[in-house]
Amino acid sequence: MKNVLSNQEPKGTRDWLPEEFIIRKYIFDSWRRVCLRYGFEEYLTPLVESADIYRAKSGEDIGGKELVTFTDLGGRDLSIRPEMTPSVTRMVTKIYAAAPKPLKYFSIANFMRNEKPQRGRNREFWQLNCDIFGSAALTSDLEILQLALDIMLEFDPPQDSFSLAISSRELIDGVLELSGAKELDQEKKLLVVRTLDKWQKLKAEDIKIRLQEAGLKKEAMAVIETFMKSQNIEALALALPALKNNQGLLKIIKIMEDLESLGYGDFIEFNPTVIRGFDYYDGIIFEVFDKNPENNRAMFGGGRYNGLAEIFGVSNFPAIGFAPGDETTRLFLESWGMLDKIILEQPIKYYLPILDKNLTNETIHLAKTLRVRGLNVISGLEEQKIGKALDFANKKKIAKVVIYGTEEKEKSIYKIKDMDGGSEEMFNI
RNA sequence: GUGCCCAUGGUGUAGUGGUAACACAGCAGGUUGUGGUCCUGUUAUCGAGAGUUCAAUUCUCUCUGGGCACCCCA
Repeated sequence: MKNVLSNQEPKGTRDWLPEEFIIRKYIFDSWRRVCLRYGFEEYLTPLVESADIYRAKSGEDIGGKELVTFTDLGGRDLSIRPEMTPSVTRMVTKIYAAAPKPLKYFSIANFMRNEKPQRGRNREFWQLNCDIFGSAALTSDLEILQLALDIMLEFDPPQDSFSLAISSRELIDGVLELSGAKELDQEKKLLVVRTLDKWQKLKAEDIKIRLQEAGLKKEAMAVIETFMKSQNIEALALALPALKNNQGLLKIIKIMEDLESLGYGDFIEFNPTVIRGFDYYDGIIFEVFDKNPENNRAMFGGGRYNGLAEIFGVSNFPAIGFAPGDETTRLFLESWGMLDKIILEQPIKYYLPILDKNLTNETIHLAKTLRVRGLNVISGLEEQKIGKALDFANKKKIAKVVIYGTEEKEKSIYKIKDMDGGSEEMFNI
């Protein structure tokens, strides 16, 4: 035994054995059901794209060292997609001009990022991507938020298990302007935003130091602090009256009112600490949080990004979307004990063993007959004593066993045994 | 890129400076047509390499692999 190959999956990827696949399918099916209910249309793009479309705007890491790239036969740099947004934007630019607006699109696809795997994060992962293109109206922001909420509610989660936190880049820009950060160069401004992003993780002292390093003056920091500490949108409007006509602020107020009137009031909150790393967001931004102490984390987020299409040389168009991942969703379901019911939702299966070698042919034909009637029939492949057959069905959690042996053949019948109750029914062949 | 933890049959674990125990799963049988219980048998060069030692699975080092946190991302 030399040079044996490893049977382990490549780092950061995973096999999907049937048991795990059931969970994944349940998540995907739920996602798809809700999207279709909203009239979103499903699409898919290639697994690989020109590496440049990620290098352009996906950020230093995702578009850089985390990119999985190779060279094709023509010497072109290709990458396995690390996210969907550039791909779907590329696709939409081809049809945008002539397409009836708005476009409501979704996809469920896999991605790769060359990261260090850890809890809730793999190198290969799957995401649902939902986007609306071609409408800058606030109703599209509302619909996207509503869709995100309904996707969570489709899993029938317990009370108070998650929340959707809303903020706005327009509002944050207003705050930065108030604090004089607008005049900072791009790099310094980014540093300010990054610092805000860490608001809850860093100590107050460190935050002050960082903001100072970015070039903010003392009185400016007071504005930022007031903003970051505001408990709700009304309090913010009172504390910083200069913002009262800020478009971001007004939009958040309107959207939250609308969501409340639609019955989502319990799940939503204004949260100034929601920033999100991407530069291309320029309107509403939001994050969905798992509130379980065991798994207290941002599950996914999204927002409005109206400025991405220009990398393909066309004029920009309005866009807003979000993307939940398979692993974060699974952790959410797991943390609230919601995985058990998935097993129960499986369709009924029948096991049809070959009880006598001489009946092999007849058994195969019986399986065909039952399948034609729409039953899910698992065929035995080798002669099996009845005891073994029942044992097998037990261990595989197969609900029904079809019994067809010499006795049954003589009477031209077969029996279906229910493995839970043990009851048997007879049927004529 | 930084830090911490871990590595024993298929899986989950125990254990010891003198080559390993238990549970579960698998297969075969006890049981030539009615299961989930029970019983028996069977399944490991203790991640790799080097060092210390009469002797290393056990101690030390290196490597490899895995996990977690940070960074980043969501």
